[in-house]
Amino acid sequence: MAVVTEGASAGSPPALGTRVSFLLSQLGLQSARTFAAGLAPLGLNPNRFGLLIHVARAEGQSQQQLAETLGIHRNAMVSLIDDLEARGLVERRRHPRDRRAYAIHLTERARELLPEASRVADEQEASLLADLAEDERQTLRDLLSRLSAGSGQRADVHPGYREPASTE
Amino acid sequence: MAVVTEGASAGSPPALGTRVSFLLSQLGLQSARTFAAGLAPLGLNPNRFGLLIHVARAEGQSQQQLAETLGIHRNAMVSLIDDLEARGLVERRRHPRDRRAYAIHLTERARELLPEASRVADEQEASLLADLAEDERQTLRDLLSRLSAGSGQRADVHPGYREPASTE
DNA sequence: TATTGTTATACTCTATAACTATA
DNA sequence: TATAGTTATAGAGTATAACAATA
Repeated sequence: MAVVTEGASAGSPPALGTRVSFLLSQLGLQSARTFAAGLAPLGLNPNRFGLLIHVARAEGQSQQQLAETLGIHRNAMVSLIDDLEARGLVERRRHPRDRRAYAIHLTERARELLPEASRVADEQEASLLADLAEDERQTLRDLLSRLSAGSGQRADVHPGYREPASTE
Repeated sequence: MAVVTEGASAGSPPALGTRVSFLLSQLGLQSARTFAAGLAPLGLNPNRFGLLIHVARAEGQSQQQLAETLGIHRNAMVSLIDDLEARGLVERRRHPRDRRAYAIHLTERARELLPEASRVADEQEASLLADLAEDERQTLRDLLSRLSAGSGQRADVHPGYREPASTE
C-alpha cells in the first residue's frame, strides 16, 4: 500500500510534501523499514528488539507488567513472548511470589544479540544523517526531541507498527 | 501493537530514544494516526486522501497509471477505487482511447472535500509545531526535506501505511 | 502475445471474548 | 471477586496467481 499526498485543494495549493507532519510520516516509515531489514539477518525485527530491550531493563517482570509498559493488551503479549521463547531469546520462569505469573528473563543468546542490534541501529543512524553537518545533526535531534516531548509521547516507547511485509 | 526501544546493550548504553531514526519513526506514526483521526469525520483516511490528491492532479488516468505512480500493484488499486466510488468520491468513466481501461474522475463531492481535508492537515501542522519558534520550524522543515531528498524518496509519495485500527 | 481490470486465495496482524488456574 | 496467562474467533490488510475482455 502506498499513498500520495501533496497539492492541497483541487486548485493546487500547498503541497503536503512541504509539511513537517508528512515528512515525519514518510521518513519515519522508511526508517522503520530500513531498521527491520537490518535486523532481519539477526532473526530480529523492531517489535522483538523493542520487547527484548524492555525485558533487559528489568528481568523477571510478568507478561502483564510488560504489556502495561508497552501499552498493549496482555493477550497480545502471549504470542510475542511465545515468539521470543521459540527463538531462544527469553525464558519463562516461575514467578517467585505469584504462581499465576511467569517471570520473563533474557537468555545468553539474547544478551549476545542485543549489542549487535544496537550496532545495526548506529550504522543506519550514521547513514541517515550522512548529508548533515555535525551541528545540523544536533539541531535536528534537539528539535525532534522537543516535538516528541511536547506531544505527550512516552520517552523510549514506540507507539507500534507492524512488521513491513515485503522485502525492502 | 506497541514497541519499546531504548537502552542499547544489556549493559545499558545509548538510549534509542536519542536516535533521530527512532524519533522519526515515533513521531511519524503519531502524525499519521492523528491525521487519520482528523480525517475520520470527513469519511476519509490518509490512504483515500492521498489517492484523491493524485486523481485530482490529472483526471482521467487509468487505474494502472495510478497504481504505477503510487508504487503498488494494479490489483490493490481495484479495491481502493471501489472504496472511493462507493463513497461517491470518484467515477469510473469509459476511457476515450482504450476500452479495456477506465478513466478515473473526481466527483463534485470530492472537490468539496479536498480543501476541508487540507484544512485539517494545516491545523494539525500548526498544533504539532506550536512549541517551536518560526525560525526553528523553517530549520526543521529544511533538515527533514534534505533527509527525504537524500534517502531516495519520491517527493510527495508516501511509502504507505495501514489505516491505524484502534482509536488512538 | 501483452495489458486492463477483476476475482479468489492464503497469509498476517489485530481485537475481543471466554476459559483455567491461581490470588 | 479479581488477576495472569491462554485460546479461539472474527475482522482488516496484503500479496499472489489466474481469469475475461481488449489491445
